[in-house]
Amino acid sequence: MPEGHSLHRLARQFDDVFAGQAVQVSSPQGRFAADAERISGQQLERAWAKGKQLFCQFSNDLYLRIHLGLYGAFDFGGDEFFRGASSIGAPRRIGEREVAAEANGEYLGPPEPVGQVRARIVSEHGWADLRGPSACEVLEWEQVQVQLDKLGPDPLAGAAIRFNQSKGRDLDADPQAALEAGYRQFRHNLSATRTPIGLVLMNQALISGVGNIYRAESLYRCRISPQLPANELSARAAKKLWWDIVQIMQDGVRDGKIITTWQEDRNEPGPLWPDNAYYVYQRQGQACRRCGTAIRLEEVAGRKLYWCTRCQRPPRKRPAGPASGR
DNA sequence: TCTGTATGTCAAA
DNA sequence: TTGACCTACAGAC
Repeated sequence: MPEGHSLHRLARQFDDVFAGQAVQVSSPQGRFAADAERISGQQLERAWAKGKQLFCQFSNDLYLRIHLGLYGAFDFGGDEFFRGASSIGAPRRIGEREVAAEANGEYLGPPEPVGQVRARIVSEHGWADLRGPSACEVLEWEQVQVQLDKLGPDPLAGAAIRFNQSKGRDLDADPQAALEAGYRQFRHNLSATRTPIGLVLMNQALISGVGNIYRAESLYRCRISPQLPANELSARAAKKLWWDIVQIMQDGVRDGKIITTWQEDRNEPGPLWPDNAYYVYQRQGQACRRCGTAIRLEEVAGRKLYWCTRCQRPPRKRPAGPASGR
């Protein structure tokens, strides 16, 4: 179950292994068959992500839009050329988890589809299988724009652009400028609503790519109560929050997993991930790494919200009533 | 073999 | 606010 970092990795992987190649697109399961025909045989021009969505442009000016939802995942395989092209470490799977490619063996083309393969993309050198997406469809550019416009600023905008520039593609944007613009938009979105910040971070129209883990962890790291109305965040807190999210999500793109703890707080036995990766996510009842208070869990709007009631105490209410006035 | 759970989102009530 | 949906896997029987 991917948050934005997985989709940006996926976009990189697609750009690495398929961009500039003619691809055969099919739907072994059948549910994507009609759309697959519209792009099959075309060249995949480029791939990019915004928030939790992946877009691929094809040479006939049609676009593939994919949202992995809760369960979606890609499997990859291919020959040496294909694996060597990957800049993210030749994963077999991107989605909820990634598995290193098996070392040797001659590439004999894609395997018989196993299970419910919604979409299969095959190039000369390799293949990708998609299972369980909540969205997989072919769109015209105008429809792509509608989808993009629904999404708030993406804390990974800069990372994606930086990557593309490193490949020498002529994307015009300056990554730092994209992130600065994203920050201004985020701050503006916060100031426009009294909705608790914990809910705002899950609203893809206000900030895109953040999911349940990054929500919980970023609020903890910034010591912000999830219940605090968004428009009551100080300018300083909003700034800190945005740039912290940028930081931990860029780390996620680099590492392929979410690790939000600072070195000095990794105090549990066991491996860094997952045992020492989080401050609050799935740590309900356990002691806060910093203050020892039991981590709290509550279901809010159908999602599990984790936080430390001590480290993330809401700010002291200003004294109310006429007597307290200026 | 069965059940519960998961990093998500939408539509219906 | 609830249920539906898409799929795979861990853990309980």
